[in-house]
Amino acid sequence: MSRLPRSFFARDAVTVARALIGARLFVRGPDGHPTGGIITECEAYRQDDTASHSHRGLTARNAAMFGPPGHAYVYFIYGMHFCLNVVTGAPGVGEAVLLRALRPTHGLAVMRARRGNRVADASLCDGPGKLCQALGIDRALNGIDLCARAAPLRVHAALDGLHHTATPRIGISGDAVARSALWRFVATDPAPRYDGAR
DNA sequence: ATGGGGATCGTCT
DNA sequence: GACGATCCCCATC
Repeated sequence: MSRLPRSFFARDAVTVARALIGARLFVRGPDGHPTGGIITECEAYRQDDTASHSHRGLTARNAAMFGPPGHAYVYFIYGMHFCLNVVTGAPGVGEAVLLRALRPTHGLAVMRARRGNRVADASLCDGPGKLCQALGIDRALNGIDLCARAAPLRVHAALDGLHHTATPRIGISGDAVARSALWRFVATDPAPRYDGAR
C-alpha cells in the first residue's frame, strides 16, 4: 500500500524507469471507476536526448516535463491516442518516463468496456495508447501531481522479484545515441508474453 | 507470422 | 504543410 514519495521520482529518468518495473499504477477514471495494474514496460526520456519531447526546449505541449517530478505528462499523438509519462529529475530539467504497458490487476471489466469487449485481457494495456484508453487517461490528467493526497493517479511501490531486461526504445527518431540507448525496460518474470516485440 | 496502409489532428517548422 | 514516444485491419506468405 505504500505510495511512492516524490523523492522516488526526483532521480534521473533511467534510474526511475528501471525502478518502476513491478510498481503498481492505480487510476480513478473520469467516470469514477478504479482500475490498475503492474507496470511491465516503460521508457526513459532524458535531458539532451534527441528522442525526447523536451529536447528542443519548453513549449506549451511539453510544459509538464519541465515541472516538478512526480507529476503526470500526458500528450496526444497520431490524432487519436494519449500517452502517459511520469516526470522525473529536478524541476526545469525535462526528463520523464513513458509508461508503455501494464499487467491489469484491478477493474478488468471497466477496461474491457473502454477498450472494446473483443480484446483479450492480455492486450488490454500492452501499449502506451492502449494503457491510456483502458485506464481512462486523457489530457485532463496532464500535469496532475501523483503524490498529492487525493490524486486520481497513484503509483505504489514495486513488488519484489520482478526481473527485467533493457532494450532500445520503440518508434523513436533521433540520433544514433538515442536510437541505441538501452532505455526501454521490460518485465521478464513471470510473464514471457510481455518481454518481446510487438 | 509478418508487413503495409489508413485513421486523425495537435504541434512545430 | 509535414509528421508523430500508435493502433487496428487486412493481405499475403
